[in-house]
Amino acid sequence: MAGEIVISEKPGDTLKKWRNIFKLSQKNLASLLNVKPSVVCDFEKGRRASPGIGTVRKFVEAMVEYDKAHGGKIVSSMFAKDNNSAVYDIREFNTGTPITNLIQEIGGEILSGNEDILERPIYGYTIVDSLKAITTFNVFGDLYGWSNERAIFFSGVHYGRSPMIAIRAHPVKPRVVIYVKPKTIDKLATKLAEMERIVLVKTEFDEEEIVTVLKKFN
Amino acid sequence: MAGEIVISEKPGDTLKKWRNIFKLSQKNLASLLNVKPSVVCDFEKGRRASPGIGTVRKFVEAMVEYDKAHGGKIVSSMFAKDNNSAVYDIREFNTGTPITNLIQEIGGEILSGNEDILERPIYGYTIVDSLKAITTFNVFGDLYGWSNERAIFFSGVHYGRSPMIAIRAHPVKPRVVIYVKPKTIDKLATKLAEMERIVLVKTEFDEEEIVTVLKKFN
DNA sequence: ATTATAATTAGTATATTGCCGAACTCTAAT
DNA sequence: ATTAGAGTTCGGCAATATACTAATTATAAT
Repeated sequence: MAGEIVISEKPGDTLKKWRNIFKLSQKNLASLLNVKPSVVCDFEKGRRASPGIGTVRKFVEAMVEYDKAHGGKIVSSMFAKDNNSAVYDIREFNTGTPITNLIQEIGGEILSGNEDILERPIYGYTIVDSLKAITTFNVFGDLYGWSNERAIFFSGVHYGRSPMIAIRAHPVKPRVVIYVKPKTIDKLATKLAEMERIVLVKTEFDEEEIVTVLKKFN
Repeated sequence: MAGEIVISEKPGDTLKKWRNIFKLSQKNLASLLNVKPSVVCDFEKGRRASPGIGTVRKFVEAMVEYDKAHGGKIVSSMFAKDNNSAVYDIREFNTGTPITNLIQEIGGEILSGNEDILERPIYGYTIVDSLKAITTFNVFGDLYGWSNERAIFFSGVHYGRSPMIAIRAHPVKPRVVIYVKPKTIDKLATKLAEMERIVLVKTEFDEEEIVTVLKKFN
């Protein structure tokens, strides 16, 4: 979202596009931003051709916040295919936890990943149902604001190609990818993991067990 | 890259990080940008807390261009496994060409896409070998700078899932996706296309033929 | 210890942003 | 035909970004 705005040669158009997606009038959005509607218009129409990144942030934040306050319909509408989210669990750690510790805790088997990366700390994890995630929305949570210092669990994995391909295409990458009870694992998946220098792990624990054992990390 | 800079609470640090990745000194970068080194420093050190998106773009462009001029080492270093590119052909049109015209020219069959989008103009196309693209490079060319007003041809498609998933994960999307001689087409692919409001097309022309017939567009 | 290169800091001119208010246009609905 | 809501345009003004020069500090390398 934020990135898209910067990149587009007409940031105003992109801004407008997003405002429409969030079903906000210029007036609405303006009031969220505590500015007058004409300001919003000026940006959308390109009178302010090169808004500061602070402004872009404000716009994006305002829309996402607004949506969140109204039940997060937009952000999660497509996210929640069948009314229940693709995200099974999501948590942040307060202190960095070395990757190895996490792997050990979930009885994980390393499929790809150098020794040296394994000691790096991560600061959270997300468990997503791969297919749901893909069919619903911007695969990785908050379109905007993503820490790559985290682990992503994919459940409902068949061959493990699609999740890695999504990661490959995504500009921001996680440190660790964990497949939950995968059927088999495609060679391409491990190859991609190597290329991205991502630690790829598989575990036979199910989502519930994972959440339980990871409780000890803070 | 651009997105990351906007999002980070210290854009200067991120800018610096990328400059280092591209192995440029402030002086070097400054000269690429036709400014004095102190300017670069001011941004990196945060004297300019909220640079305009134009500035961000310039920085990113300069670095990518520079890299490209030097063989694209950085941009492709981790990617280029098999020295030969996944991009079969890439071209820009000078005038916008309606999507329908292009589809007609390549004898394409529309799998997904509303009537109303079909008249929209596009300004170029890229033909990529899907598997190679994924295994060799950031699927969609320049990490940054991507026009969505273009068509992407994917050859070597099996079910058509992976390319659409990559597109889904990517922040910037093309208007048209064309599968070149696909084996079959997964339902998920059309579903994703619909969700992204992308025109999905298949053609039985091969790469060579496509390039030939598209010559007439300018 | 000395030189060279890289990076930072500060002072300053100019351009642009970011915001306002008020007038204006455009639909759509009464 | 009139009203209301949404969107646009624009002059103006303060705050800030963008750029320069010149001086200063760091870092590395002989």
